[in-house]
Amino acid sequence: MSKLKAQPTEDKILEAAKEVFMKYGLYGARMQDIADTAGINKALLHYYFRSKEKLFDKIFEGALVKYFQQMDVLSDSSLPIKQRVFKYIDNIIDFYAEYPQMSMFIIKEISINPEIFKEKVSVAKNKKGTSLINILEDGVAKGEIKKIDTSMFLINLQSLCSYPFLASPLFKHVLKVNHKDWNDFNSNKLKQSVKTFVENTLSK
Amino acid sequence: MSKLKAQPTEDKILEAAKEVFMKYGLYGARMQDIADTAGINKALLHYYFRSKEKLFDKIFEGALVKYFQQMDVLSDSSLPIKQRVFKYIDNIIDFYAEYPQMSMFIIKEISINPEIFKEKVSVAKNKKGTSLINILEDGVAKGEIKKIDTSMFLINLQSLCSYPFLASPLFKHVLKVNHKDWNDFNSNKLKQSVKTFVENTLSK
DNA sequence: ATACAGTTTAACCATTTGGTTAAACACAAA
DNA sequence: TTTGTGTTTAACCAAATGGTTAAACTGTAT
Repeated sequence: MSKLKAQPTEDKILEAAKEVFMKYGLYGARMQDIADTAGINKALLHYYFRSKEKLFDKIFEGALVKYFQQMDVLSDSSLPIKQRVFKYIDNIIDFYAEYPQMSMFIIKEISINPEIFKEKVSVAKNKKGTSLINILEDGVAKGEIKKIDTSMFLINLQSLCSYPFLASPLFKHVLKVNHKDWNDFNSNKLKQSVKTFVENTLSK
Repeated sequence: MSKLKAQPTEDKILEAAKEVFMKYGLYGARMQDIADTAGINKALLHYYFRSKEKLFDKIFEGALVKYFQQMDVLSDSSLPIKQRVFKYIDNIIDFYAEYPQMSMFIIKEISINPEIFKEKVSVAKNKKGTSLINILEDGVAKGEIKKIDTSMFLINLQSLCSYPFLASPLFKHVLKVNHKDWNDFNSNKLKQSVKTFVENTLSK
């Protein structure tokens, strides 16, 4: 039986900061809003993390790490290429289902301040150094998959997996207004359709 | 020969406001930043548009209108379904190439304040009332295209067309770091790959 | 020239915001 | 009980921010 401990202040802050920063970005977020969300005094934010920027850095770094972690599954060289891509799709869609705002948060902040990406990426990037592009070009060279534009394939794949989650506030309205209930949307259906795309694109 | 007139203040403001609001959102944007970008005195912002909110509304409404305008091409009932979708793809990708941040801007603001969507959508939505979903279900019913999940198809299509532009700050780095030059990216290649997807998905 | 309306500006104001501080609190060791 | 250390709080501060104002400027009609 696990001891039921109250959540440490530091964790409450990180959780709240993640929520608020993801929603409003670095400039738009308000320290008081973070404090309120965490249910603590504002001064505690500065007690645990010196400044707004420092706190933001913690959140952003964590987001980048989690983001790049999703690619680790690609390194499993025991599987054929297509299977690895399928696994990657399952992985990344589950990830986005849990953190739907992550992708937009990272993109927004990078577009506002491109420098921080270079700073943080060395910390965050997956250590194994196996990128989807590498894997695919390997597969093409070995004749395991169709000859494709690997960059465009990566863009298409990322698009299909990311956008449905980050645009869900929009789809929710557009689809509800028009027809079906957006709540019907489930990750498995998305996984299936993305895999069909991959199948069509990679198979010889 | 057209008279070369200096750009009216009001237009300079709208242009600058669009740029700043798109980048930082309603809360993150600073009036002084907008004034500086427009190269005018801050008080002029309030002279032409009463408040920050009012100015933001103008920008957001304009964005929504342009966004929904892209769908008008779908109404051209003289063409077969697939051709209309192809035209729509050309349309919307050209649109995103010109306004890469539009999609994210709308999504972000809607997710922060879902109410404004309902308020504005009636003004902005395309008058002809022809949605992609309608067209597709029509096509399925007539047997003109394969029997598909129309909602999922719409999501996939939007994903393929939108995400490459809104994630370009990320791709720029990831792809450059890894391999090819992101500057090689051009809309025509994207259009082609999206059309291939549509072909594979819709053709019987 | 003069009067007038629309436009632009610098100086200003009230509120909000990130950040600080000193005192209060909690709690374990002596 | 006392001492000491880490945590939390209310009150506060300086700077930034959205917004106002009254005066100055610009051009045009009289």
